[in-house]
This record gives sequence, structure tokens and C-alpha cells, in this order.
Amino acid sequence: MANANAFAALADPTRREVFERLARGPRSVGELAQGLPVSRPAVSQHLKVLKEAGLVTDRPEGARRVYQIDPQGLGQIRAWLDRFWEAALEAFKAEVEREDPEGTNP
Amino acid sequence: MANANAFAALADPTRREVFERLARGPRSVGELAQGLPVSRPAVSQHLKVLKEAGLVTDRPEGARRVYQIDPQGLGQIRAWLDRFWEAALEAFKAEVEREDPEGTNP
DNA sequence: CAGATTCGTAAGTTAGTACTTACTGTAAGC
DNA sequence: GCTTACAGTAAGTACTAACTTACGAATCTG
Repeated sequence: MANANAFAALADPTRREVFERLARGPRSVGELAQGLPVSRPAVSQHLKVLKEAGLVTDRPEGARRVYQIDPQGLGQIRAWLDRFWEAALEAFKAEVEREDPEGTNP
Repeated sequence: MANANAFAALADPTRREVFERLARGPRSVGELAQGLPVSRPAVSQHLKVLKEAGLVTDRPEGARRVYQIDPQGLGQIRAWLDRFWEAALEAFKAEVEREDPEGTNP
């Protein structure tokens, strides 16, 4: 499954925080680490995971390395979720009707 | 963050498998465990995590306990992802134009 | 009522992971 | 060329979590 890594990547709070900061625009590793409660190497390791999950891309910019969000991994997760969305709504609707066949609880 | 547990819940492959089986319709714990490479108590523990994440609901049915998908947690994840979707696309588009300002690579 | 199903929980083990500090490599500035 | 800034990697540690077996509680069956 292609999205396996993407879910695992976003499961970690620190990684989600990094990802949310990148959503506000491309950042270098140092900029991302600044303000976070973890060390810069930790952020580097998190970025590696996000990159392998297809959630971010990076490019060298002099001595720095700039990361930004990659829509690819995000799109895979969205596609996976959408596969269940309709089924989930139907199952939920059926359950509601099973509990309340008369529709007395609008 | 409300969706924190939902991401962590779907990060585990076994839990995703359980979730996908539930997408095909409500099942009891025993039915879910059947065919999975883990024990029934393990499935019980996974269902507990999914339930706390708002991804499934359960109801007693005699001695058995039937689980089914709950759209709530799914919707929270979808909403979270959508917050970044537009930003991600824009950032990606800007990056492509930065790499290829003339549009020579269509 | 006794035995059989079905399921959740407790306890313990093991593997994975998120973090730290220390080190190495690479690009920029004097 | 030498120093400084930036970032990835290595090694080690501590914590979490996924799993197992064993057990207890609740319900159906004969």
C-alpha cells in the first residue's frame, strides 16, 4: 500500500507540527527547528520520514536545504479516505435507521 | 488536536486492515479476527484504539459485539487534510514555476 | 443450572521509534 | 586556504506499542 508511510508519518505530533509549518511556506531545516521543542537533528530525521512518505520535497539552496510540501502523499491519503467515505456514510445511515426505524428522533 | 488519535490509529497496518474489513459491513470481533494473522484479543485491542479515535462504533448483540465504521473520525481527518490541500497545490505550482520560469517543460 | 461462546482486560515480552549528543561533509565568507 | 554556518548521519538510550497467553465477565444453549 502506497499510503502506508504517509499515515505513519503524520501519526507523530512533532512531524505533524513540521508539516503544518511547511504548509505556511517553504522553510529550511534550521528555520523549522527554531521554536520546536526538539533538536535540529531530530527535525532532520522527521523530514527524512516525511520525504520518504512523499509528503515533502527538498532542494539545496546554497549551504541550506529548503523543504516544502509535496501534494503527492497528501493526495494518496485523500484518495484512500474517499474510498471509505461513501461506504461509511451509508453504513452509518443504515445503523441510525436500525436504531430508530420510525424516525422519531430527527 | 482532535484528529491526533485518528492518524495514529490508521498508522498501524493491522488496524487499517480491520478498518477496511469494516468498510465492507458491520462485523463481530470474531469475524474480524478470522483470517487475520493476529489473535482475537489483539483485534479487540485494535478496535479499542479505533473506537477512541472515533473511527468505529460498537453495539452489543447478544453475547457478541458488532463493530462498524463511524464517519466522524474519518471526516475529521478529511477536514484536516483539506486545510492543507490548497496550500500544498499552490506551493507546488510556485515551485514548478521557479524551476521552469519559461514553461519550456509543459 | 451447567457447559459453551463471545469478548474484554491484565500481565509480560519484544520490537520499533523518537530523542539526545557527537561527528562528518559541504557550501559560503573573509 | 581557513573558519564559520548549515545539515545529514552514527551511536546510544528510553519510552511506547503491538503482540502473546491467561483469566474473568456476560450471554446463549441444551
